[in-house]
Amino acid sequence: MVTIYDVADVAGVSPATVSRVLNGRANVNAAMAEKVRDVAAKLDYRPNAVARNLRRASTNMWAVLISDIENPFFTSLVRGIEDVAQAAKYSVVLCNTDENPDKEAAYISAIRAEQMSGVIISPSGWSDSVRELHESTTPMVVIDRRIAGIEVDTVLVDNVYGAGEATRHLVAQGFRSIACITGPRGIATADERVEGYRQALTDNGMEFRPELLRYADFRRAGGRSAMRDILAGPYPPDAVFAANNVIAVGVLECLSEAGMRVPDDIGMVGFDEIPWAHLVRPGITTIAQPTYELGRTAARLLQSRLAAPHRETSIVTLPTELQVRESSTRVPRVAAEVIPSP
Amino acid sequence: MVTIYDVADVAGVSPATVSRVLNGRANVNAAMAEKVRDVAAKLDYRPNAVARNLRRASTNMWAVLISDIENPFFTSLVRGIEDVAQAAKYSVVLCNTDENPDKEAAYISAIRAEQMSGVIISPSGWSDSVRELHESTTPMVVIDRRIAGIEVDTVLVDNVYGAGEATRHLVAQGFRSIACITGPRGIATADERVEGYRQALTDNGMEFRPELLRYADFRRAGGRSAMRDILAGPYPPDAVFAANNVIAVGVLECLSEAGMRVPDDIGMVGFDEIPWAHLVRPGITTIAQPTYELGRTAARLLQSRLAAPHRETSIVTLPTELQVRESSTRVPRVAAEVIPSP
DNA sequence: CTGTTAGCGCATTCAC
DNA sequence: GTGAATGCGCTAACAG
Repeated sequence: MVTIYDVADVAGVSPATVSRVLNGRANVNAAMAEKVRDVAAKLDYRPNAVARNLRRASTNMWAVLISDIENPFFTSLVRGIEDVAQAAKYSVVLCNTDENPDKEAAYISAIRAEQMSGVIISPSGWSDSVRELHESTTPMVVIDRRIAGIEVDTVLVDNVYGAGEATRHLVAQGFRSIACITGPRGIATADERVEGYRQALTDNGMEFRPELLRYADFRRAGGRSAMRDILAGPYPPDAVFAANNVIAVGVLECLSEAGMRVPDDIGMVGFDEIPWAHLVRPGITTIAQPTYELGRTAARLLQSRLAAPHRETSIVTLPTELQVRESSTRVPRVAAEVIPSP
Repeated sequence: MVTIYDVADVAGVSPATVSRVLNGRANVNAAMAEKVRDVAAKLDYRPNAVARNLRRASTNMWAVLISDIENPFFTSLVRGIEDVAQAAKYSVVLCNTDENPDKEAAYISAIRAEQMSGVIISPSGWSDSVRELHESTTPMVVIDRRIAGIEVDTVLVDNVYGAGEATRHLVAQGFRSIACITGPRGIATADERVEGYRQALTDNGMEFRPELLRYADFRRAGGRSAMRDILAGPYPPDAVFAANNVIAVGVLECLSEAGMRVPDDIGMVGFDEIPWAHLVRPGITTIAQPTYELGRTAARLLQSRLAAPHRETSIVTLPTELQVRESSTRVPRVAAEVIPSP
């Protein structure tokens, strides 16, 4: 391995000078700098980041902890993070926690041990390891999932509002028995979306029926069996709000198996965009999140935190957008025809 | 920061002993070991991986370089890698190269600088940085994309066979003017799939028409415009083979815009499974790859390479599987009815 | 079985 | 503006 000492020897300077040249620190005689760079190139010198990290007690890596690498929501978000990171000369390493607190803890431990300079995390919950990470000196930004009562930079969407919008839309379309399938109790996104659903129901003078609500996991199979469960229950729904894109897919699977047509037999709205939502007949109505922007915002928050470790924490909430497609539109077409607009 | 020296002081032993205890090396007096572990826990000692890495000149991280984090093919593959890595006590860091050689080079440079202990890569091409990585001491496994003429552990599927199978299936279904849209020239998967398509055509006595072949990129928009291009061309196709799942989506978008029905107006087969292929009407016929197994296999290859740096390189080819759905099935139903099976 | 010592490669003092 | 010296935290020789 070629070290700065080798370069220094060949270039006839001191290791310190090589270091200075290669890091653009301080002023170095131009000719000397040139020479050093030449020699470094000639010897194919490669800085040893591990040694640099040890000396500097920090790295130039950001860790991004996401709970499901197969969910397009997260992958799009990562793009946003990457673009900011790259511009700021950081490498992004991705860690897939799979919604598994043990995996999450293992990664957090590795991240701290490797002294990564910042973390963007979609936490599986307020676990010990997340708390310790927060209490450590590693700058951290929480994304997608609010952690109640903790002072930490956070980027969110307004889940309550978005879920309410979904529900109100279904009500406006004439659906009267609206089911809701959400994620695990305790995960903020899951709970908040239920809250929005509930509020919208009561605001519209409709009854909230616990029989029409299911806490699944954020997985396909979970959404599917929850839907089956509801269909087998005492109150047949005429519409369903799926609180996450993966759940929405599970719901669709179930409906397809049950031979139910959307939206004729049952209406549906999903939360989170689905990349192929527009390719399907019927197209799937969703509450779209600005995923790329969420990523960019989180990355910028991390960047500013690194620059000013003691600035106040900030919580950014980005807007969702209702994307109306066919899965939720059951307008009384006949009525529309007999009463033409002016 | 708590170091082994602090632990050693409090426990009344030498730093070396602390290191030995914490690493399970050599035999240490049981009582002493107990004491050391107690003190370490009490002081909340956290090993500094950077220092360890420097000393050991290696880390316990594997890097996985994929070209498109938004492609479900890669994300599923990553799962397979992770499961093996975790069992072997390695952390997996994911790097998204976005099919961009510069990003790829930057990540490779970081990986070498950080002395990661192994790399699994789906290379964007035979670039300098990939070559240098291969020539370096960092163990490396190539996945998904063959690098011709290079001795390197590789995990592939049989693209020629799979593409042939797709094409033969379309021929068997009565399609006679089969287009093909593939990825960039020079990317092995793109080229090999064209080769399989071509062979299958000529094997069936059908003419290969360059006008029905397009090299797009592995992106949605690319597939879409390539399809538009073909439709506008002199030979109207009655079927299309999309050499990648993302291209397949682009093709579907184009067909949807053009108001063409699948498979009545045009048949279609994709390469790579599409997570929602079965949810769509018509379901999309695909050449499915064993993505999870590809990941597992690559990870095991890396593991064995780490254990035996000088063993011969091995190239593993996994089988694809034709998943027949509706997008490609245009059987003459009437004929089937008048000639009932015995 | 345990402690002392040295050095991984680098960036940063502190002299000059 | 440059060089010599030091130590980041750890592990692996080596010595005892």
